[in-house]
Formats: sequence, C-alpha cells, structure tokens
Amino acid sequence: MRGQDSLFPELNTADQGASAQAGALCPLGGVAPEGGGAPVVSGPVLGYVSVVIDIPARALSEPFAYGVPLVLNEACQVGATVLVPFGRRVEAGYVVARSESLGKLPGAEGLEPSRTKPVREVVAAPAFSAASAELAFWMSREYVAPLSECLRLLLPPGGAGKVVRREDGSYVYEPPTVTSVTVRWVSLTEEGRSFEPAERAVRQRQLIDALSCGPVTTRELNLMNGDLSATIRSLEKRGVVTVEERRSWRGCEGSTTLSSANASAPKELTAGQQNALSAIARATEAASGDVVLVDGVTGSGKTEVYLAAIERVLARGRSACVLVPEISLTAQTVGRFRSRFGDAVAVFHSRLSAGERLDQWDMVRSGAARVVVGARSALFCPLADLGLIVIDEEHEQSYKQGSSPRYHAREVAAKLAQLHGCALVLGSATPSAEALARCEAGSHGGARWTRVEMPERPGTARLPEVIVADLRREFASGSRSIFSKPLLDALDEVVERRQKAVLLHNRRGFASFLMCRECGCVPTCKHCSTALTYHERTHTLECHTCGSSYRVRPYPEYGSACPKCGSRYLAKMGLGTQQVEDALRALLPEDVAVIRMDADSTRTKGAHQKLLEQFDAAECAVLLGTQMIAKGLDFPEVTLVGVINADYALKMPDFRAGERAFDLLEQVAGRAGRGEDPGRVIIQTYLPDEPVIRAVKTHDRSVFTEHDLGMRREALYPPYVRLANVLVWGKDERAARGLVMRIAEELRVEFGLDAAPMLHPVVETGSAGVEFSSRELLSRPQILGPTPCVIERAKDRYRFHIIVKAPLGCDLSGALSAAVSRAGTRPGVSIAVDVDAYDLM
DNA sequence: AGCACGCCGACT
DNA sequence: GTCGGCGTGCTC
Repeated sequence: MRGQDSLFPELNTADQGASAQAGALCPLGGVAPEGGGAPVVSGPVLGYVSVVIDIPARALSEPFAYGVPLVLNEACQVGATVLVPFGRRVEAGYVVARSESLGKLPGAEGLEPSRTKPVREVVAAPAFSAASAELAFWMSREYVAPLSECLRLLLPPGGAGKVVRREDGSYVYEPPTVTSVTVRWVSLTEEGRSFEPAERAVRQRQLIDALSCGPVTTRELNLMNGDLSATIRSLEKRGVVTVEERRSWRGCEGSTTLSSANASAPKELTAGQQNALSAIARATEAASGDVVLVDGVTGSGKTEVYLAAIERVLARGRSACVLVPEISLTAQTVGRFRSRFGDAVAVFHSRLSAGERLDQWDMVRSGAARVVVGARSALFCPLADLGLIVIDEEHEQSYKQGSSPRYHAREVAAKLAQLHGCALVLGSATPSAEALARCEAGSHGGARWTRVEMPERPGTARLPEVIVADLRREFASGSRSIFSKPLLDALDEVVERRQKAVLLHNRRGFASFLMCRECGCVPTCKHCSTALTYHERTHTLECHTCGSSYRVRPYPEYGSACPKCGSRYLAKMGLGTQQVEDALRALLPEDVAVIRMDADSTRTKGAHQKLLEQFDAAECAVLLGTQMIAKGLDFPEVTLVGVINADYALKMPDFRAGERAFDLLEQVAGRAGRGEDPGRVIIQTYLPDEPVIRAVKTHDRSVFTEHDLGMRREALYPPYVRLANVLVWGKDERAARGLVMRIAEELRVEFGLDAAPMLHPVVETGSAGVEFSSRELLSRPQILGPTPCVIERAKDRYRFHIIVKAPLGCDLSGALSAAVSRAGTRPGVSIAVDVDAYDLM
C-alpha cells in the first residue's frame, strides 16, 4: 500500500474498482451499448473535468471532457489520476481542470453533453495543483511535447501506474509498486522516567538507558543491544515505554565529516552579498516572476546569498526550491542546506532509490519540507506557496533535459516564477550568453532581468594567479612529459610546503581509442557510426551510443588486429586519468596521497564522498580527476590547481564549446586559494592565444564574452536567434528520409519560405560598439537541412535532422508543432523536436 | 496508443 | 466472390 492511502483511504485497489463498476450498473441505468466489456453509465453528473489521457502520443496531446458522477464528486479534483472510458477501452488519465459546465472547460466549449462519458474511478489522490497543470500546458506547447509526458513530471516518484485488461474484459489499475515504510519507535512514558528496574533485570536497564536521550527505533535498539523485543514488550505492558509506529522518511540520513558542509551564518556579509540580497528582495516584492542574476566570481559566497534569501522567504511562511547541477549535488552541498534549515530540507537527485525519492516527495507534499534541493526535476515537486526559486550554476548544460519533454530548467523556472509571483535567482561565475543578453535587455518574457555582481571573495581570500604553460614551447624544448616545467615546479613546492593540489584531466570527447597504424582506420560500431572507445581493463572496444562491446587488444599484445586490414599495429590514442595517476605516483614522494576521481573510481555508492573525505583528511595530497572535481569543492588548503590539457575542452565542434571551456577553467581555477594561503593555477595548452585562455589568465571575462558573442552574432546562434533541432530516425532509411523531407517542406510552408534561406544585412547605426560594421541579423526563419546527423546511424536506426534558426520573437514552437503534425507519421519512424536545443548532433 | 473503417490485391 | 494488407481518422 502506498503512503498516500492514509490521505485517500476510500480509493484504490483492484477489488474496489471492480465493486464500483458493479455498483454503478444497477441504480443509475442508461447502460451504454459497449465499451471494451466495461459498461458505461450515464447518470446525474456534478460538473465536468478535463482529463489528459496517459498515452504519450502527439495525437492525444489535448484533454478530453468527462462527467463527474455523484459518488466521485469529492475525489475528482484537479491533479487526481482517474480511469476513464476511452473509445472501447479504459485508460488512465489526469484531471487538469474542473467546472460545473462544459462551456467553461477550456477546449470543450462546443461539445454536446450527451457525447460525454462519466469518469469511472479515481485511483490516486491529487498529485499536482491547477498552477502546476498550467505549467505542464505551457511546457507541452513550448517544447512540442505530449501533454501526458509533461504531466508525468508532476506525479509522485514511482511513476504513473498502469491499466491492465483482464481476461474477462474488465480493467484494473495497477498502482506503482514503490511503497512507504514504517518504523517502530520506542520511547519512555512519563511514568517510565521514574521506573527503576529490578537489580537483576539487566536487559531492562539497557533499554531504559538507551531511551534516556529520547525515542529510538526498535531496529536500532536490537542492533546495538541484541534482541530486545521481549523486554520492550514487557515494559510496554507495564506502561514504562510506548511503541509507536511512524512513517520512515528515507533519504534524510547521510552525514559528512567535511568541514565545509557546515553553514552557520557568517557574522557579516560582503557588500556584494548585501547588494545581491536587496536585489532579490526587490524582485520578491514585485511578485511578478522577476529574475536576478547573481554574477559572482568563484568563492564569492553565492551559496550564502541563497541561504539568506531562503531564510527570509521561510520567515514569511513560503517555501523555496533550489536547483543544483547533478554533479555538484553532493553531501557537501546538501550538508550546507541541512545544517541551516534542518529537517525542512528535502533532496532530489538521481542517486536516490525509488523509496527514498517517494519519501522525500511526500515530505514536500505534506508540508514538512519547505526547502527542496535537487536536480532539474525538483522544479516539479509539490511545494505549496512557492516563494523563491534558485538555480545555481545557471549556465550548466545539465539543466537542459535530453529526452522528451526536452525542457530547459531555466526557462521552466522563469515560467514557474511568473505563475507563482515569486523571484527567480540565477547564480553563476560564468553566466550563459542567454542570461547575460536578457539582463542587458533588462527584461524578457514580461519579467525584469537584473544582474548583480559579486566581484570579491569574503575575508582574506584572493583570486589565484593564473599561469599559462605553452605546451608547444615545452615540446620544442624536447620535453615529452605529461607535466610542463612550471607545473612540475609548482607540484614540488606543494609537496615541500605540505599543502594540497587539484589536477584536472578533462578528456571528454577524447577518450582512448584505437587506431590502425597501417590503414589509419579507427574501429567503428557495427550498429552505429561512432568511433569505439578503448577500455583498458577489459581489453574491449565499446560503443558509447548503443553499448556494444568488442574484444580487441592493442599492439604489442598477442592477438591485436585491425578489423579492416588485419594489421597487428593497433595503436592506443589518447591519455586516460589512470595513466596520469601512474605518472603522478612515480613523480611524487610516497607520503603524498594521490586520489583519483573519475567515472570509474566513483561508480559505487558513496565512493565520491569517501574520496573527498580522504582528500580532506590527508596532510598533503593531490586530487586528480575529470570535470567532476571542477565544481563546488571547497578546501582552503588547496594552493595549486593544474589543468593537464585545456585543449580538449576548447576544440569541441559546438558553438557553446567556448562557453563550456571557459566555465570549466574558471571553475577549476576557483578551487585554488580559498583559504589564507594564496592560490596558483597552471593551465597547460597548445593554444595560449585563445580568448578563453586569455580571459581566464587575466580574470577578465569580457575578453572571452566579446569574442564569443561576436562569433555567435555573425554565425547566427543564440542568444541572437532561437534554435531548434528536429530529429527523425528509423530502421528503414528511405522512410526516415521521406518523413524528414516532408517535415522540412511543411516548415517552409509554415514560415512562408520558398527555397533558399533569407538573410538581411542590417547596418548598425549610432551604437557604441562599432565592431561589426554590417551585422547580419536574421529577419526570417532559416531552415538548415534536412541532412543526415553527424552520427548517421545509431542502434541500427538511420538518423536525419533539420536545424531551424528563428528570430527571437518568432513562435518557433507553434510552427514546429504544426509542421510536424501535418507531415504525419510513418510506421517505424520516430520524431523528436528539440526546442532551444543544446545538442545539435 | 489502439482500434475501426475503408479501399485495393491474391486466395479458397 | 471473400480474406486481408495497412493508410486515415477518431477517441470526450
């Protein structure tokens, strides 16, 4: 049974469903002719509801109207899950609106009441509010996604449950299997406090002692003292203790020894922090979804600003939602919120089990938790009276969902803030071009966007010195080492002074792969057109697209052979973290701890935290890792940060690569010099003249942003245009190609384009920035493609896409939706529409 | 999604 | 003549 049953006792279960059906048959009469063996009753009706059928199909993305039978009057509320007759079947659906008359239900205005069928059964209590339903409608339209998919985001974790048809033609609803759990708590009664056990009653003594500081669970008692259940029972009978069954709230435990997880309020805020707080206060006053971008250098105390702002919101009896990128959602981050707000904090992240998630969600719904800290999906949990939304590291890619509904948390949060009339706070040391452009403009989508700067670190901490190590010069001088001279010297110094260092080895997009030295081929997957990555431990080539695995060995191992020409000379390319680790161990004295943090070493639960605690506890240590170490770590003893090779991040084929590289370098640089001792950053690169590198070196973001924005303006990329990606894939190449052509054609019709894209040269007049004398600005939408995707084939499906660029004010979603629905469907061919796409491959 | 309706080819 | 292919349209 679900935990929510206590809230909704009259509902649910297969038996009740069947009896409700049988009961409904007799008194009301008017049995409909058929309906999947499920007689439909038309009887007195207490108004109508809009129901979204829980089938994620484009064709079903509009709600259907149903009557509310007398018996379901109370239960049939917005947010409830219901079973409804649908065609000759019965389906689950979600109530999104209710009204006394059909005319007042949106979308059902002209509907004949007699064509309406009654709701059959209510199977789950309301999970979302009318305001949340409105958000789902907006998302469905904005992201061209089925409404049911958007509504599912709002359901309690554990999912939607499903409708099963029985042999006899009847239907039953099977609720999700995640259940709540209760724990038995033992406590001393008032009389029990003065109870003195007999001298020889050792067990009773133990029990009383264990309970002296407050209630303890039976599980814990038995664990610490051996089986005490008999003792508990006898003392309960004598009125000394009571046993109480209480709901267990999983996902709340988990402490950390990390000192930085403690977040007692500082005595004094910096000028920047106070400034930010008053901007947030103004946005809150305005109550119209205003946005404040807190643009603060790493270590400037953004988290303290969030905490203080949340404190104010809680004091007014409202709640707050904090989004944090998945990778930095660690014990450290959560600890800071818990140490400030205690049990009022609920947490959502992907590492929680289904049960933990359900309990955290119920804590929010019950009102016990009024602060939520989580990944992007935390936006959809049922916080009542939302007073503030915070998005930390606003520029992070992970805020864009990669599967339908492909929403961006920043945009959804902005909409949510408007719906609730609360403020949205975006925090970043390296804000996205989108956020900066909106603040520059002053408003967006009817809300004010304000940027506040926090250029100073609190206390004595200073921004670290950044040294760029030119690898070309290192190479020219004959060095073949992973570490340049400046980095070697700096490492020596750290060891000598018994301090700590962080080394970033970001090899994303450049994992090891094999290459044949005779024919130059790089082995690719049979089912996909991607290069296979080489895994050292298992001697396998693995496809990261479909997961296929091929046994192979690189030269000089016996049995190595090129799959194409059979040559034995398969060379390993690329440098793994493990190799860097080996080199470090060889280099450093034995008493220096080398801790490696990457996807491999953090696979098991809690490994991430354990490694960080090791680093924290060590006297002198080097932490080596992939980008997961770049964010959020706060260790004052770190005085050196090294980047093994910055170029991997710089040279990705993506218009946001620069932004991401800048963020990564700026973030990892921010790990240095957070304490008393000054920090130093050494960046190794073959491209020292890149604006990204120059900007990090000089601590002057404008060096990068001016270059980046100029590039985006010229090449027509966001924030100057809106971008969408339409993906079409299928096993049958011709069918997929045919459909993508059809969609492109319909898009041209929609935008009134003939063939070639239209560009309008705009001459800049009277503005200060005369950098671009003649700017090419988009005046009409542009359609690029259709073309085969960069990954032409994945999991045996042929993939095509269309990229659409549209002027900022254009109704891109509407056009895409219309074009896709007119183009229709083909069997075995799938379509994904990605509005404001991040991944253009 | 799933199911009916509907309009053309090859089978008892 | 009927059985059956899957294209099109509808489900409150």
